[in-house]
Amino acid sequence: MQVMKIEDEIKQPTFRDAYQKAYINLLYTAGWLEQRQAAAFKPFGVTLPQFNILRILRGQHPKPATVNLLIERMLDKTSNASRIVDKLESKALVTRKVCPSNRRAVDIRITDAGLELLSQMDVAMAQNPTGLQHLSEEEAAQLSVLLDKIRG
Amino acid sequence: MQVMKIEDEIKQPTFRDAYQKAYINLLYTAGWLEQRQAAAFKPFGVTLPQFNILRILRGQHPKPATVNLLIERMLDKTSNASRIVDKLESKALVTRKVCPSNRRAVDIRITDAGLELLSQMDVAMAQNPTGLQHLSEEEAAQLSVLLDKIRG
DNA sequence: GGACATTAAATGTATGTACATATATTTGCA
DNA sequence: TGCAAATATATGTACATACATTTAATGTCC
Repeated sequence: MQVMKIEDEIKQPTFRDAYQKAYINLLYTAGWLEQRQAAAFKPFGVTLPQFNILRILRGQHPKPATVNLLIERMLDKTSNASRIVDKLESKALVTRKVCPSNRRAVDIRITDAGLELLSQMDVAMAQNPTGLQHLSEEEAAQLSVLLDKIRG
Repeated sequence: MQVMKIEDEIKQPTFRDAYQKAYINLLYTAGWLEQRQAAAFKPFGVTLPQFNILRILRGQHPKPATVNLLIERMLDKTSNASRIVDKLESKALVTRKVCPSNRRAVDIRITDAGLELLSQMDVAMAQNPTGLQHLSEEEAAQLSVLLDKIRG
């Protein structure tokens, strides 16, 4: 399907100003990207947040991670890492064990099955462009600068 | 709180390339903006999707809207307009009535209470900048161009 | 040592998203 | 007419977010 301009996507013919247009465009485009990524993940039976946690765990491997560490590294700090780990544990992609040195904490580790799944997903994702490839390297860098400014 | 660069926000010191950095930055910034907006809405007892639907209904007022029309104009097409309207109805911000000319459809209208709430929120939002004001008008326009390219 | 705060994680509840399915109404066509 | 397809909305289920509360373990300070 041909991608449409933002005006057409949400049937809003005009915007108040360039700021409003950029704002709506930003939220819309982020949702568009997330939806595409979720679709790419679906055959593998994991959701985007689950995938993100698996990647953090692979980064730590073979060291364990705690829930706290997961939250620190997640894009969305307020999401519920505990329950996402629940789902991964029920699929045997991670293990959960009380940390011996601090029994309040929980050592979470990615399993061999989890590592295997991630490596399959790496291949699939390399073949499934994000949309960013439509930008030049300079444009991508420029985009990051603008985004940093928004939050700054 | 001082806003951090994306590298610090998610404790990832380096990115593979400008594309990966822009991608993560885009998703992160959109979440950041949504969270701020949700926080601004909280005192008014409505969520962001509820607010968006109220605004569409105000745009139609005094004509009714159907669920279909709401979905057409929403940023997120796959969200469940029916249930969001449920919540608004239970707060007496909208009314729902079977459409006389097509009894499959439902006429949804914003109530006086809904209009009043929106006008209060307009004032609050005017005082609560989105973050986009950190950009110049040219930068905002440039951002839209880059975002359109991503989806194109 | 013991009361109290702090920390780490889990749980509860309301809301929303994503997607499949169900229900009711209308349309179209043999 | 009558029956299948299309349309409009609602409902069911799994998952996630947002935020408050709970539970358990550890620190701290007197």
